[in-house]
Amino acid sequence: MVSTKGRYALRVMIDLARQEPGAVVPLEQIAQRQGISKKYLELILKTLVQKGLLKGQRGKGGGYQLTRTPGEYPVGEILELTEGTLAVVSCLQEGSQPCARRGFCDTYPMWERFDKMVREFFYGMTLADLVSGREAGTGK
Amino acid sequence: MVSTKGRYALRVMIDLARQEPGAVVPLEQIAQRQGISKKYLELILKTLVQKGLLKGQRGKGGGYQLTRTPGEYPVGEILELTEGTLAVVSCLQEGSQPCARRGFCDTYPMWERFDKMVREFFYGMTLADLVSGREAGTGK
DNA sequence: CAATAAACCCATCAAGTCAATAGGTTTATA
DNA sequence: TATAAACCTATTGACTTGATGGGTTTATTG
Repeated sequence: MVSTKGRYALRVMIDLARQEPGAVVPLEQIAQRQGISKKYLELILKTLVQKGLLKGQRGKGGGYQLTRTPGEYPVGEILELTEGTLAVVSCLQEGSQPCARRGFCDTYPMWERFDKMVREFFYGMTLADLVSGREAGTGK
Repeated sequence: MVSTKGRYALRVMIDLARQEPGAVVPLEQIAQRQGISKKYLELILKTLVQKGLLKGQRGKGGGYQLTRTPGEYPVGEILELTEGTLAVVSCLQEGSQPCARRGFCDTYPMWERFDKMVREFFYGMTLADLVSGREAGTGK
């Protein structure tokens, strides 16, 4: 289950992508538009800034700014950074020590296939696809 | 992230599917073969019995038994019953009250498509596919 | 230079979930 | 009647989630 952190992050990024290119938007505005607590959003944006997805401008007149064009943000990246991982089972997580039963595990191949499918889904779609309302892969 | 409950349940079902058809297997055996605590497994099997996926035979010589042939157990059903839900976001959960922003939510269509994909993946595969080592949908 | 508006930083909290354990009761078999 | 099994209820510790509070630093502007 994707938590609010990832979902909110995605909504914020879409919100920013919808502004004029290069716009610097204060947290307060985003929080109001999205109906999310300012304080909670702060934590989420902090992560996005630290990972380089956003740039934070301090001081009066400051705010947050995209560092790339919307088309250059795969949805998967946003979710993965804010959720910590996109893996569905712990044995498929990045730094996990390999499970002892991997060699003969009846379910591992299934999880592997599923993981691949999930990644392809979320990395095959960018912010631009969500902003414009188009759905990636449907050809609409 | 799929919890141990769902993963263990799947492994138990596969374990049972691998026995002779109609076999009645005591919990102890399954726990040993799978390397899972007997007590914890008990809780999981309880759910599976209550939902009708397994039949529990009490008393000496008793144990657990499949109620259908392996090919009649969609993997999705096993996961959904033990995990509580297969939904990736709360607004797609069965009994959830509809989200206020659904009508204009930028991400809803994406989650909906994802949800469909996940369901098709797990309901398009049965225990039989996992027991035999075949992978559903790959034609192997 | 002072007021202001903004990001940034750190700690804390309540509620819930996860994974597991413990101890006992009932039921069927031999 | 002994035994082996499922069944039942409660509890626990660790962790996560979703959020709040209070204060600091930085840049702008009148």
